[in-house]
Amino acid sequence: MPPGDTKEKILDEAERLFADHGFSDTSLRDITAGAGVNLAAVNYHFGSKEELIKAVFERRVGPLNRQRLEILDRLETSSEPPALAEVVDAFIDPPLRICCEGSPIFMRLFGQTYSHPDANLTRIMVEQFREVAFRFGRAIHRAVPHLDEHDVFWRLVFMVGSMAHSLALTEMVPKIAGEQHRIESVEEFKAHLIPFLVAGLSAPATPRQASAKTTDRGGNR
Amino acid sequence: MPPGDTKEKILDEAERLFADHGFSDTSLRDITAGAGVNLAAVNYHFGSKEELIKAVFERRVGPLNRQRLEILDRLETSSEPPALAEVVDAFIDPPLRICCEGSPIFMRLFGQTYSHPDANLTRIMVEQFREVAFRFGRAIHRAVPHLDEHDVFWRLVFMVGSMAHSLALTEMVPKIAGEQHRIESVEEFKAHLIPFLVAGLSAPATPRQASAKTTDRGGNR
DNA sequence: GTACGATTCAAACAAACGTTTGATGGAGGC
DNA sequence: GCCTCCATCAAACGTTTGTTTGAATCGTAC
Repeated sequence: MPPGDTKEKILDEAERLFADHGFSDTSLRDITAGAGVNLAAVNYHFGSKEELIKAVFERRVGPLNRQRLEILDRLETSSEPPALAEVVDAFIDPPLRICCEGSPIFMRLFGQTYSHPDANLTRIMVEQFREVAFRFGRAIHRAVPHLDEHDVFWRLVFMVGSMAHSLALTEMVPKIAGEQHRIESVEEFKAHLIPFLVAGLSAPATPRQASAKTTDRGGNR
Repeated sequence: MPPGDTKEKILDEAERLFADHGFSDTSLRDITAGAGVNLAAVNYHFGSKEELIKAVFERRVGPLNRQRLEILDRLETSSEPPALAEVVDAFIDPPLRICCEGSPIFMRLFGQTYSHPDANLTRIMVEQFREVAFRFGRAIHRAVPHLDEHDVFWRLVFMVGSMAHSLALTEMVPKIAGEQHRIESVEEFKAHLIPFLVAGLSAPATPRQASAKTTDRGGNR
């Protein structure tokens, strides 16, 4: 057996099972049995289950964000400022390709990470995304200068949400909505998502008075 | 102790802990200890942990979707067809009020449900949302008639994603992005979200050649 | 061939889990 | 009084969990 092979097999199987069943509902026995390795191999190679979770996470999110930033770099050196659609594409293309062409369960793994209580994992996640959020926030702001920073921040959140949610659902769609809504390729996905995001991001700015605090004209309660 | 009190206390504490730690990382001992009731009370009142999860879920999602449909009913009897912004508001206002005024962790509970492997819970969730998805899909289609059904479906998914994701994050935002982006009221939230969604939903239709990949379902209309 | 560090293995560990049990307490009908 | 139904309780059940252990095995340099 080649060296390093056991670690990779564990990571692969763990990623699959974590995405399908969640971190806590996946036992090390499930993982090691599926990977065809010994139970103790996880603690030998990774130290603990929590460290394995981090390793599974970092193996994907690091290259993903690096790729996003590379594309954005190229964009910003060739045209200044880049068009909004290009910035959006730079943001959503890398994860879309991972999901549609590589591991379709990748985004469900993210969903698990969000709801995971471990503070360490949350911290890692925030750190991993800090630069991406900053760089893309600035790029979007330049492409849509009529917004203020507050607007840009929240629209970035909205964009992440619609992308992550729809990616996490793509696998389930045929089951819950029928075959006619299945999406087959990255290009088809982008053809739907990009017009939505570009239009949403470049919508008129938030009305000023609503930005102010405690506007309680809801009349509820 | 008033009758029915124990059940409510269990549901309240379970909702809180489920949202914070996930279903599997919350033990019945945590729940019953936090609620101040006996461990066996859960199995006595609900039958099993899985049934408790369903009960926690259904207590919220039933009234929520009923409220959405009531608002949409009123809209469709007063003006035909309702404006897009009104339809969007009818969809996002009920969950926003629950999150901002009632239990802020409500949306994280949804996130947990998505990633839960149990097929029964998924089925319940799909059934609970079927009518809402159908009715709101039709209302949006009438307000934005230049889209086809395929477009409407996916934009509905995008809308749900941006709403759910941003709501699930609102609590964390001050920690990861600083106080300046905190949102205080439902109206402030809507002032950001509605313009984004209305613009995104009414964006130009998906280009034909990208949409008609494998299924050519009558591209003209 | 021998020695040695790195890896794999079967076995066992204590802890935590969901669930079940049988006893206990109290309220209402007869 | 007595009985019944419903709810609560402490205790225990059998599993499953992550982790540890110590021996066995592999690859490689001497």
